[in-house]
Amino acid sequence: MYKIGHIAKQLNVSTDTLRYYERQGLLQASVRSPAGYRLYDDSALEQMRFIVRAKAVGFSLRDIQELLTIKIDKHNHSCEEVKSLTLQKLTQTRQRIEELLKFERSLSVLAERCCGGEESADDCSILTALEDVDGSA
Amino acid sequence: MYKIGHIAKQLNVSTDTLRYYERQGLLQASVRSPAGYRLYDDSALEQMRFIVRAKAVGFSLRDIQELLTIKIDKHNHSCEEVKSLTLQKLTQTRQRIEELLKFERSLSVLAERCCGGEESADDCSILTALEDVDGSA
DNA sequence: CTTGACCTTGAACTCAACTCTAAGGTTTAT
DNA sequence: ATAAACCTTAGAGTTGAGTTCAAGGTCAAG
Repeated sequence: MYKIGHIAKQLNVSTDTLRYYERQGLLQASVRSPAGYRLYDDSALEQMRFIVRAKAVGFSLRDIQELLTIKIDKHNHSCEEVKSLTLQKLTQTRQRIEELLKFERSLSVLAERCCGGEESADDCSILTALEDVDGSA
Repeated sequence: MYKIGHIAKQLNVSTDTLRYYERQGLLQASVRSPAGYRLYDDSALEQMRFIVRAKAVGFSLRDIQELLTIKIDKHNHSCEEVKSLTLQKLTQTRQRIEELLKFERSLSVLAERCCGGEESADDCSILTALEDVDGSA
């Protein structure tokens, strides 16, 4: 049985994060010591690893809650549910990427056109582009 | 002179947003009517357009504050400052895109490998991948 | 027996960019 | 004259994922 600090070090998260996940219903300590310390067993450690990995591929804590619900009772859930969550997250991620790519393109056009010199910003092409109705950037 | 609702409709933002921007120091109403209504002139409208355009290329409100500080006193600021802000935002944007692309790749691998069928999730490849230490996704 | 490293709690705070609420005053149209 | 459509304020709430704080209890080493 491991204390919270041990788990935290193993998985490179803070003890605060572990307590926060507990409040969010993601990971309960297996038992408490007589003094009230959280004690985690190997299966709790494994569950925390699952959470960390799910976060690493972009799932939110809310998504992870759903994944855990399924994982804990796999037999009564379908593969389809899991795939659906994954595809939904994939779609969201792609949408966000698209948005950021638009930002990226605009910003790089703005940056390219700007001399970036020490002279005053009176004729700065970036400011001009943001002022003009003709937003050709 | 325009009332807040007029500006809001013109620029497709809420009146709450305009009041919020005022609190943030981004856009002051030009004057107040006898009844205390905010009244904006064309230059305020132009400034709000600037803010909206800057947001549309990915600048945060904080960034925009800096841009406005420069814009309002161009003569005492250099082109370099503006370009620096832009490049910094570009770098941030690219980093975030990289991160999301990693998510995207992981998620699409997970989704591809999963049958997504109606059968139970007992052997779901997505769950298995997130459980296994061998995170080959 | 005390020092330092650990652990406990609840509650408040952070960031960003709004959004909403309550309780009221003003303007415009009919 | 009255209803609809505006406008005002201060302040609280939202989302997500934590972090920080205060005040205290516990455990191992020297």
